[in-house]
Amino acid sequence: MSEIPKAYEPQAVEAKWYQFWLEQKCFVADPARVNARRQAYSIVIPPPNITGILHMGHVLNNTIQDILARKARMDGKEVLWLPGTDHASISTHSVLERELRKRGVMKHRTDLGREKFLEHAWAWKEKYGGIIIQQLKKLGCSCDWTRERFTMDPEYSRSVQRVFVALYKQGRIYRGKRMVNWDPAARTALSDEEVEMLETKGHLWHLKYPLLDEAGHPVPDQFVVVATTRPETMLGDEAVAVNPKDPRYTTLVGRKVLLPLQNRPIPVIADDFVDPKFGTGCVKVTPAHDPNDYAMAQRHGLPLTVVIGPDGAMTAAAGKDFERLDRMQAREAAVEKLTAQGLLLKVEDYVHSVGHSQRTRVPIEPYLSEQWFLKYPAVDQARTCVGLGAAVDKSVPWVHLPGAGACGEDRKRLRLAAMKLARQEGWIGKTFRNVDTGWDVLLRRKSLSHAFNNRNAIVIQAASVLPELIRTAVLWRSEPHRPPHPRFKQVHHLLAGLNQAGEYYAVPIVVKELADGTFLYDYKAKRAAFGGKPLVAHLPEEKLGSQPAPNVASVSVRELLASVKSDLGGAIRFYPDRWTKTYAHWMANLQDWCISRQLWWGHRIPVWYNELGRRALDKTVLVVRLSGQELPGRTARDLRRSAWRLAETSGFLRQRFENRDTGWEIYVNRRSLEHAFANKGLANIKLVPALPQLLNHAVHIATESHAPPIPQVARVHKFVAALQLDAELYRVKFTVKELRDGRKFFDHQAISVKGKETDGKSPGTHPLTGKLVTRPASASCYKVAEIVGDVNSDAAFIRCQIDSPGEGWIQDPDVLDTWFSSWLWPFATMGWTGDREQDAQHPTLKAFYPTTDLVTAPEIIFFWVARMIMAGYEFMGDLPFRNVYFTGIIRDKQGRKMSKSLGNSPDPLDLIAKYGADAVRFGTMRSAPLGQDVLFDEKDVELGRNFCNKLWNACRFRQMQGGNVEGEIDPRLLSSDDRWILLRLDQAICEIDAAFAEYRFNEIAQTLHRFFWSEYCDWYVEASKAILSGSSLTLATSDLEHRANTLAVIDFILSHTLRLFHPFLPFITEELWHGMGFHDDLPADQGGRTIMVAHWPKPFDAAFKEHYGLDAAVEQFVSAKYELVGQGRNLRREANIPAGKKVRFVLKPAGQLAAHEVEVLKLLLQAEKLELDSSYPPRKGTPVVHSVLGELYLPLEGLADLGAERARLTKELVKIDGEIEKVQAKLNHPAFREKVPPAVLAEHQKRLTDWQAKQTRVQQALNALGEGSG
RNA sequence: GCGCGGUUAGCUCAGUGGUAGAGCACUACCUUGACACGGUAGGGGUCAGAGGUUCGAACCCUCUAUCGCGCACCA
Repeated sequence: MSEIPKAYEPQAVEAKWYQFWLEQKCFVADPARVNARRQAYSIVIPPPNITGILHMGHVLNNTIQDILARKARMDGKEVLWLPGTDHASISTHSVLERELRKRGVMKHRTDLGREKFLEHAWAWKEKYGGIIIQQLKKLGCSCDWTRERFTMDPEYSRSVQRVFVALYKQGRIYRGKRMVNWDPAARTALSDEEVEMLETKGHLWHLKYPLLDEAGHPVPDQFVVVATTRPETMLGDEAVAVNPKDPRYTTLVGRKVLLPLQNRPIPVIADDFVDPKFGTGCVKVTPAHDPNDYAMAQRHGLPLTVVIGPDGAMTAAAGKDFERLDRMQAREAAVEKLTAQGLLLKVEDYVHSVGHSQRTRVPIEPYLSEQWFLKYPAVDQARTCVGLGAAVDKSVPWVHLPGAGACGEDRKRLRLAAMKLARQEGWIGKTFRNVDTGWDVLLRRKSLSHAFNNRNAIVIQAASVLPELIRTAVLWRSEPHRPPHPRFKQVHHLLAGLNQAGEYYAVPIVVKELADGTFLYDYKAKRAAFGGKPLVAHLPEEKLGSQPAPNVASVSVRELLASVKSDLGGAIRFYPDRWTKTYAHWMANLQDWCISRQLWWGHRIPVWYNELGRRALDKTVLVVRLSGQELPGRTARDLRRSAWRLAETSGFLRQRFENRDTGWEIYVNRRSLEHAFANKGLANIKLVPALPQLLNHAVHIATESHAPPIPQVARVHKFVAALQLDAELYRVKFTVKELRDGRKFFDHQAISVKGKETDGKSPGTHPLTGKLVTRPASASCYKVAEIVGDVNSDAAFIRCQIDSPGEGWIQDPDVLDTWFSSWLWPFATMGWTGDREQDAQHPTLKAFYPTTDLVTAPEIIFFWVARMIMAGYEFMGDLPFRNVYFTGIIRDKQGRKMSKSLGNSPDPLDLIAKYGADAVRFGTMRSAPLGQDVLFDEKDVELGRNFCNKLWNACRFRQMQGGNVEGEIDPRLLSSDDRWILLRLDQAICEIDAAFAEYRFNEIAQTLHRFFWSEYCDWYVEASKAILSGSSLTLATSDLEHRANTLAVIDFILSHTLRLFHPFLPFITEELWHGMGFHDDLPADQGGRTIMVAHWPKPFDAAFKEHYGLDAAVEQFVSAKYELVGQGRNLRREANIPAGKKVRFVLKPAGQLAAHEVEVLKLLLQAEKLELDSSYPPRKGTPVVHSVLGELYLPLEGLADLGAERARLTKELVKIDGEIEKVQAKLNHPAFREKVPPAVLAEHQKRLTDWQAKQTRVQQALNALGEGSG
């Protein structure tokens, strides 16, 4: 098969196999194939932006995902790797708007209007949005492309909106006027997470504000000096603040200063916020343009003057001189004018952090605007499910255990003794309240006996302090309990510390929460130690004392956990786990999430406003005053009856009243009255006398189409009126039902009026008392807006629902933060409907949710990971993934972040074209250790290419040998080299499995590299040439048998190697798998069709090793052989023998040596001849090396160079002496022999003997050379 | 200010108590029938510094230096 090219050419191979995999539907996940024996494995791609193109970060991230997915398939799992893209509101806006401006289509998006703009956006998305997906295919990603999703797919969008509506209904979403982070370039609000603080060199301007006297005239030469970094904001100043405790300024408080440029008097106020030590201790207060100033303004009732508009330009309020200036120009202008007026005291250089928009890079403007906010759901679950939870910073007291001795070694007897103790003390069946959680934890016989099944006598000793342990244990994690124990709702992990005579134990207590609310416990004690050493060594003296006092010492949970962490994993684990801290920190300091963006591309907020209602808000309603007339009756029923009577006698019933606002005639009938009175609130009854008037004066605020099931009703109209009873003001809401015949019946409800939300946080209850006079004139009027109060709660004006409520309703113009769609990614991509029962039956969700792994960057722990966890718990009732792997950041050789602007990011597609996808994958993975940033170097890819080439040629070599493919291996014919390489393979498989379990991909890559290159190619293949093509090869049957057997071993190794390599190098392994014919005899679904689903190699079991004679002796022998070869080659080099020259070696063997071994040695030594001679008399000065297998001489022709040989031996001797000295020093240490583990001691002794033997031999050789120069 | 990570060969980095490692680069030799995208041999390290724990420390603890990252504050 010599047609195989000499070097691997990836391009054609990659295209061919990717096409093949797609055609054969190898990436398609089928939930129907998932069952008890075939587990599901799932992973959702972190959806790349549609604006993005593939960069090295994607390569790293997606290669890892592909490796995980391919490995899982080979493990026999049903794999779903779900791909897709993210619509990326702000990015898309910025890219698209730039392009449209460049093309001259528009100046600002408002020129186009929303609809036109979105047309452009969709067109752009269709054209460019799929680029990155195509690029991932080039990388070999095995995503199920049939399930590709986009966050703005109709189905996905509906999920986003469904979630919004659900959270809105829970009261978690609210609208509020707040100081938000405003991006003046994109003209939108941003969440706190999207703001990047950048150190900025600026100035601190000290401004002089003239002090005014009582009459409002400036006092000559008296100023208040304030310092600011943003002089342009002074135009919106409303006060100067000082600290109330600052003695310098107490006399100033309450006086006024003149705001320069605006020539407006503003007050001096006192507020604790002011730090007297900073600057002059006086602060200018700009309520509309600084979050802290805004808070102060709220406290002091200051007005808000907006001087900077949403586009970053000054408003009219800034004054004629500044209006329309950009904020930076305004700064210069203000400074200039102040300087001219002599009001600028000084300017200092000042370095401070300024918030910048992550997307547009412009400085953030604090801006007062109305936005939507979300109070995060499922926070508690999200907080406790990851890693160690928040409890790690707590401390637990040491519970002191008196030296209650163990009752012998027998575990059963110990258990009985402990049970007896527990019974005697009356603990069994008793509950103990945990101080940390307040729970009552129940002590049961069964849990006690379970605990004692664990090894460790301390558990039994701890029985005597059980109640205390349970009481003082700290909760550090809760996780949902899974089947098969449906009785258990939740599992909690608690941790306590135990001290017995200076020994410290961590006691993890597992508490199971039952559905009925009881808590049962189980526990196990483990010696608390660090790095194998007792904790006692690490605790400060005062915590211990020689006889520790009970319960005084305490230790942090973190310290205790260090010793038990490995036992107890969180429901979600982070790799590397240090990110759990970052996560916990953020979860502990959650701020409500600003989810609205003033953009068009994205999910429009599913909130509808009633246009008529909004217009009606500006109308005024007459307050109808109700005399204090009481209706007779005490119970609601009595009252209702008398109300009807009154209505009847007053002639209201069946009467029509003309409404002044609409001109309609509204009927009062008995029925509607009855319904109204069924509402709680005496006001309903009391207002009956005022009813005609209310109906006349009510203002129409909303019309909506009526939904079935009352076919006679065509529409529903909402009216509002105001009613005053004594000093209480009521809002009266009328629902007017318009029948199809045109008649209108009413229904009504009165609610006492509360104020609007004022503090921006919780809608408070602020009765409008100030506005009501004690005896108001009956003609007093209020704006509808005022009496309607909190709009959020009033369904008359605002609706939260996915589809339009009907004509007259207009949708909120804002879109949602892109992350508000991304946080649903793990389930919204799988067909989520929001209906629990339906979702539970959905095949995809059922089989693949929760997902197994998530691979992402640590920068988006807050943006994405944490939010996905909360959404998962909230909407699926379960976590979204079990493991999160955080990649490092890819940097360039200089350590700089790769970025477009620096131009230091190589285009991965160029690399793939140049080196092949496998090379890019392997090179990247080899240089990307867990949790560290990656300094990318093209050399890494070159290494990958070289490696592929090596693999290619090794297989090529095998093919050139011919023979049967994958013949039977006969253990009787195995050479020592065969056995050795099988052992090395086993070792490699074990190492790789262990590394996979910990997501240490660079270690896997290194192991693969070492095994294949350094062990298989460098040693085994070379050695096997003795049989395959050695000079002694004859056509004798035995030789041919050996040859076939060697080929069988090679095939065995290669077929395993290809499978081990497949997740990293999918293309070349598939090509070789077929090229070598390894697929031939396999069933289609086990590697017959594709290596993708070939079985993942397993470590050899004992029977296999015994059958093939794989033991430590072989390993030692072959190691010694190769060491001898190394030494022999070194002799050649020292003697300056050219590499290509064949020489004669003589071996004085130490024992029996098979002819085959001699042949191998000869080959590896590049020897013309290797003579075996046990009585070889070397000429004086003949270079020699000594090994376990014997002495190897390199007889030289002509005069031996005695000096060179002496120098060589002396050098070796020095090295040996050094080693001996080191080992001996250790062994001579008196404590060493006593304390060291026996295995280590033996190992050291052997090392010493070996070196000493070597020393003797080298010394002898040196002596044989004689003294002096020769 | 708080927290996290790093400091190991010329470069990039592995290594988590028991003989200091890899790749690249370097030096010398070798185009040998798998592979020059290769082979063989070699040089090169007080594991940032100091102290401590230990029989034993690159590894655990404390401190220092230094670089990087994140959070908070910033008038």
